[in-house]
Amino acid sequence: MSLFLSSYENRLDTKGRISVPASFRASLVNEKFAGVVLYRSFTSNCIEGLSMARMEQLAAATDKMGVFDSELDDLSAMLFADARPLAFDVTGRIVIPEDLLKHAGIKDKAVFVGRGNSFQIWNPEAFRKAQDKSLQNLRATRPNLKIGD
Amino acid sequence: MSLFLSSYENRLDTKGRISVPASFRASLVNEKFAGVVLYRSFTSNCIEGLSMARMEQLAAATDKMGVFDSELDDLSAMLFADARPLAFDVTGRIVIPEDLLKHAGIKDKAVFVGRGNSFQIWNPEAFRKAQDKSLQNLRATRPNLKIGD
DNA sequence: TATTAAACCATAAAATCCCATAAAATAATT
DNA sequence: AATTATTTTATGGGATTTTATGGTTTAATA
Repeated sequence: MSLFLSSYENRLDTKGRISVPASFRASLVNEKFAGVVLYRSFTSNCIEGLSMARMEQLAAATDKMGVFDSELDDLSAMLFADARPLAFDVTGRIVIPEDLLKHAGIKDKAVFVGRGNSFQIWNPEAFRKAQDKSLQNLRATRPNLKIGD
Repeated sequence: MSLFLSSYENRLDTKGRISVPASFRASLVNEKFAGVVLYRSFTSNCIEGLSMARMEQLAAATDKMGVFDSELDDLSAMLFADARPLAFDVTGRIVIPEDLLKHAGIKDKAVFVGRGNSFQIWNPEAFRKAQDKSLQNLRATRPNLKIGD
């Protein structure tokens, strides 16, 4: 499976539909499930996205932990409960559920952000801010890393 | 067999019927038995659910572990004794037995919660509380898991 | 026969499909 | 390199289907 790269800003229509970038869809071709799996990020105010194949990997991993293990990983439990499988329509659009949009503060525009084996969906503003902050953090921890003069 | 993902809150009607979410039913299509198997969770106040095929997998797995493991024997004995196969009606509904409802504290509404290869049925309130707790546990054990800044 | 359970029918809301078009990207041509 | 043609992509709206839910009738059971 190929990587999710680059960022794309698309708009939601009145029905809440939004096009998944064509290049992202290309990464998902040949999958059994023609769509993506989304869930609320545990760490940021954004939406996480991955392929169903990756989700199945996770299920296989939790299976190994034992079916009767009462402490079945909290993380995977939350993930499965929260994960939304969303199929593409003919033109490659999905409808992002209301609560996910709310979590990410998305209204009428959203940015799809490539993350290699996964991707994220952000409110455009929030994404820019988060990017700036990451850069600042980088500068703070690595003084030799400077942009400009 | 495809995964049980996401959570759906449905209501019980006056006859105790409740719709199994369409997406869950889709995970069960092509099964010999058109329905689900339910039993009382050993660990929480909720109902565990799985497909008949999965039940058969479990039977095979416990077989392999040997009949002389008394602890496992008790566990599987309980499981199989307690398990209720419930067939869908034409519209995809089931009637959850009284004692299961009681165990989960379910009255007129219930949440179907995806768990990958299985699912759970919860009282909506109780589920939200359990989710919150799981998140807290996660945060406690993984301090780097934070939302916001 | 009274009671319970199963099959059947109906419907509003929500999700999905289908067709159309504009914008953008790519390829082809000069 | 510039222009034109062709394809792909993003977006919009109406029509259709699915789904959850309720009620009614028929069959089964005690």
